[in-house]
Amino acid sequence: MPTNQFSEKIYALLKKVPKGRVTTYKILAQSAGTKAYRAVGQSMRCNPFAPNVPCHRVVKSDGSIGGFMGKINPNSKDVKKKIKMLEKEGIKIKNNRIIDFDKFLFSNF
DNA sequence: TATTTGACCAAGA
DNA sequence: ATCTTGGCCAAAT
Repeated sequence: MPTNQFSEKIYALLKKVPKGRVTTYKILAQSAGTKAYRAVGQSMRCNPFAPNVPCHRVVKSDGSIGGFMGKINPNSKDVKKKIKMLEKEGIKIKNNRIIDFDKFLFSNF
């Protein structure tokens, strides 16, 4: 488990993201007052998983999906699962990219 | 204590 | 559009 202060902050913010919206590692870090985008991912890796923190709503800044459960390539079963979860919330994904990314992006922290 | 790594990012080529 | 490069900061080694 990563350091608590940092992770807890990230988790707290992430919990505010409504269903059907997504946010990015960058935004989470900035909202937490740091630039440690990468460290955000590390906190997710050790993830307290569902229902507490919806990690599947965290994607990369360019609208691509990113990783899930330590996997990075889109063909991984885990990442596909992440995609499916997002689609279930109403977000459309094509070729590992979110359609209308800016439309679904949640950044009002 | 020092280096390396990573669910990242932005800018270049 | 894809690939490389340098940078970022916390955690792991």
